[in-house]
Amino acid sequence: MITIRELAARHGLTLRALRFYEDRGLIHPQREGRTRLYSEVDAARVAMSLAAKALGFTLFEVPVLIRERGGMPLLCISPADARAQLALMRARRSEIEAAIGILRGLAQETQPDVILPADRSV
Amino acid sequence: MITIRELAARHGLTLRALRFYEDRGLIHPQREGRTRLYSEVDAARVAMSLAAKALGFTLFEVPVLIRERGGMPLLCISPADARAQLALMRARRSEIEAAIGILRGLAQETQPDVILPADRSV
DNA sequence: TTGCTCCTCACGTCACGTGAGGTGGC
DNA sequence: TTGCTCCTCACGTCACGTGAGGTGGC
Repeated sequence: MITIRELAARHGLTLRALRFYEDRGLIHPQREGRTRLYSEVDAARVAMSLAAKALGFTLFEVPVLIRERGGMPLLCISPADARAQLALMRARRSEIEAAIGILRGLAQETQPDVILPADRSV
Repeated sequence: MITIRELAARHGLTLRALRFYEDRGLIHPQREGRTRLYSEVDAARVAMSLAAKALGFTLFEVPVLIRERGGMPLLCISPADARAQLALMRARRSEIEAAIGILRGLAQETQPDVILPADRSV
């Protein structure tokens, strides 16, 4: 059993973030009085949640992706889910790449101010 | 002068979005009674806002980027601003590319469920 | 009167940040 | 008593979505 501060430090999170994950139903720490105590199962669920978040899933989607096997939580993503998520992330990437292309041009301008009128709008 | 519905349709926005932009101080439509009426200057400011948004700027940042020249609003981005924004967008892109790399692997798996344990976590 | 468009609150979403004010144990 | 850590509200952020209920002119 570890404290909220230890678990937060382990993942580079704030205490507020861990309490928010609890509100979301991602973790269910024990209580000693009012103080939260986290098990290694809780810690693993946090790790799974952050892994899913890094793949672009919302915290709302995380609970259905986490399954218990042998008492420990595991992140289960079907190939179909992966493909759907991949399409979403590729769409986001292409938006960002369009922006990067324009910004690269603007960054190379020599004028102090670069003007982007309506007919050159994105 | 055009109505809120016409301006929204022109940019593929909702009425709510245009009212929100007004709250943000991006546009200042005239009123005919309570009904909003938008000038071409308002329309251009909306276009500039959307262009800045597409470059990854927040709506909060937009007002300082818009300047009036000859009565018409123009988006002014200095090379220094462009470089700073470029760094931000490249950072976002690399996060997304890491996710895409992992998702591509998961999408190719043949098992029904792919398990991502803690030691392989992102 | 019905139907349409416009309006103003005002709460909900997402993932937390940020005080405000209180509690327990050293 | 001071100082620390933990706690529970509860409002703020960002860019709107989404009703709820009211208004004006055909």
